[in-house]
Amino acid sequence: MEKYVTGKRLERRFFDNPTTEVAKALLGKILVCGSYKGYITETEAYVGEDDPACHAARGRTARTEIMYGMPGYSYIYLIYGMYHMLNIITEQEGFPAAVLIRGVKLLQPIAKTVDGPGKLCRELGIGMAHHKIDLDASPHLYIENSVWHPEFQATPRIGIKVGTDKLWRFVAQ
DNA sequence: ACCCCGATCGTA
DNA sequence: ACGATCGGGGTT
Repeated sequence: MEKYVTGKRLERRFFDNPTTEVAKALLGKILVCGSYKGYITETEAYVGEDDPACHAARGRTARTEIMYGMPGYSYIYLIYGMYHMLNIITEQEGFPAAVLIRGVKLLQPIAKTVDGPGKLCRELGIGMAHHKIDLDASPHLYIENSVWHPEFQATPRIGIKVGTDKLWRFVAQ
């Protein structure tokens, strides 16, 4: 992947890459949401219609349409009736894929570790109002580059019943 | 209009 | 290990 200037917003081209590569590259980058800032420490990749765990595994529907759209957009959905999940669309338009942000090391406004995609959204106040936001343009929600390139380990994805053979969860060490 | 289940979390 | 919890996606 290309080199990017530290502290600068990651542009659309960053997300227009193979999803597992984007998921790995997002580790150590800074998630900015309003006044909240934190290093991304855990991600998962959901890759195309052939990935049984991907929401697009059963093709285009009203819900999955966003996954077929332009990379760099947020994809928020509600799960278990109470938790929101923050995803970022990846790869070229027409190919449904996204990265789930599962953990951050919060820097502002307070320093604390936030593990778990549901807790992350709760902590940062992320809800459906944050759905379909262009991270390449929004002043409220975007990713910033950083100099931290953490080592990471790859594991199966959490909380799914299919596609557990893929090591598509990435955790910064 | 209805049914079913989930990319979780907290407690045990 | 397991139950809470419930909105909404997918189908009828």
